[in-house]
Amino acid sequence: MNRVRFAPSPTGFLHIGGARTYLFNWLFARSTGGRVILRIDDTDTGRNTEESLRSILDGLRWLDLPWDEQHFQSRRRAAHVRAAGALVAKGAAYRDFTPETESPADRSDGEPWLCNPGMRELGSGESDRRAAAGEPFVVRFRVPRDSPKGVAFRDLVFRKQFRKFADIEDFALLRSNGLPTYHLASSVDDGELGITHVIRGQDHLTNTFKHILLLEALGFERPAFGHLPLLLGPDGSKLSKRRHGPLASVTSYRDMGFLPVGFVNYLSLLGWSPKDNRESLAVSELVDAFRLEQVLRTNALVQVGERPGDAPVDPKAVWLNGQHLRNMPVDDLLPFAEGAVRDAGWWLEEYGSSHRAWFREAIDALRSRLSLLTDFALRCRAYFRDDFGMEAKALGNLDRDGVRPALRALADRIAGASAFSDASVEDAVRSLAAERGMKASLLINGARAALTGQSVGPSAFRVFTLVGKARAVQRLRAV
RNA sequence: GGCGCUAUCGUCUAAGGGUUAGGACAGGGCCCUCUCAAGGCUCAAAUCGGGGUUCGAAUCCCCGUAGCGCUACCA
Repeated sequence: MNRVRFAPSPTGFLHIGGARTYLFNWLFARSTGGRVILRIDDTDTGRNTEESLRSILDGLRWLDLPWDEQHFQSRRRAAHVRAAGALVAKGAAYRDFTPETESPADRSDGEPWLCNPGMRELGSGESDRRAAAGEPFVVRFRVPRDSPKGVAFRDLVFRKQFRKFADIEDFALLRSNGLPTYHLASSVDDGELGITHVIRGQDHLTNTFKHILLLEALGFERPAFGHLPLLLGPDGSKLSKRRHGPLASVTSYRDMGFLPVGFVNYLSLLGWSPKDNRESLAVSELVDAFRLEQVLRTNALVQVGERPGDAPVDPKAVWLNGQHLRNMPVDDLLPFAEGAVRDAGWWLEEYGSSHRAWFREAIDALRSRLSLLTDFALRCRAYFRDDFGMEAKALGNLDRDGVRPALRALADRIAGASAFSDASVEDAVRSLAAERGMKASLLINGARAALTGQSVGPSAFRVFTLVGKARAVQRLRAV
């Protein structure tokens, strides 16, 4: 069975590039019947924070793509140190006593740094003696650089890869403080956790040669590797919080009102496509269509809407979210809509009980012109509250000749009628308009303005029944 | 500097030897219509440059150029 892992380090918030890596791992696992392992790579004790761990977990949970196992790398430290010791014992790694201050290899000109002179060749006797004497050292992997050969592998995305041993430096396994480096910890864990497919960002493509060397020296079977193209900001530089702010953070998409499925759909289309022109896809459709081999090799730019009033994100992401918001089964949307209405402070307990049918109907009617969950709070106040303002354009509709008196007359008719439905309201409005020699649209738009304070919204007749008879009559009389 | 990866409309992408180079977002226009959306139709918009190979190249090869990655006792 395939086993994939997502291995974030808790040194910052969950990045959308990380979220996409997680998504592609998840899709690969789900489409091949594999398991998803979440491994928190917290070996850099100096930079780890509790807050960023929480942010990563929050973000991942929000995506609603559950993982099957969870591990903390820091708790596996003993295994990492043991592995380094074993490599030293068999000569595959060696101690490097070069002081840290002398290490910065000057690479700005001339030859690339490969190893510190003399340290590879230190006899084990001298090495053991200096270590026993307490001299600090780092453990490095001994790359077989005397061989003219190299490491080759077939990347699932980037195809054939090859690197000469002579171009791989003797990378560190253990730091002088005794803690494992990323390369060591990650490879030991990938091996011991039985990871079969390592799917990660392209920034690790050249690290893979080191990992293969390590994995094989450790006696593990080599997993398959697949590297994903990177996500770049609108300016073409690697997406980062510093440069791109909320655009790069998963939780800001959540806070902006994205549905998990809308956001996931957007991410899925960055560097991959189903090849059949479909864009709006449910998670199950993504699982069916996903093929790791058809992931692109080109980096993708994440756009930002530039027009004033736009959400500060890729307009396509907003559009895609709107597709899901409008087209998903209403009942699936309801929990999210409830959240949005609660956030706006308009939630009443009866929406969950006696008025549940009404709530469902209102959300269904309202959602067709919304794109983000936060649009409920922005544009639907009059459906939930009586204290709404009157927009200028709506006021203009009320101020047209004869509209206010006609609306007050309409209030009486509706109050006096026994029927109250979209159709009966439409009859009342149209016949009143005809009697008064007015264009029906004048009355219709006036009624919408009176009932909602807005010039835009659902069909005016629908608005009546959503607002309810008593409130509708009251709002019409108040004009 | 060294090693490597990549290159189609503004953006996300389809087409891996033969297509009027397709779709989507964003932009323009039209239709629908009680408004705004949605939806439908439509316009504008691309194969980085130069050499090859071939009857034929966006597609294969080479050279440039550009972008990105790696080159840490960070992950």
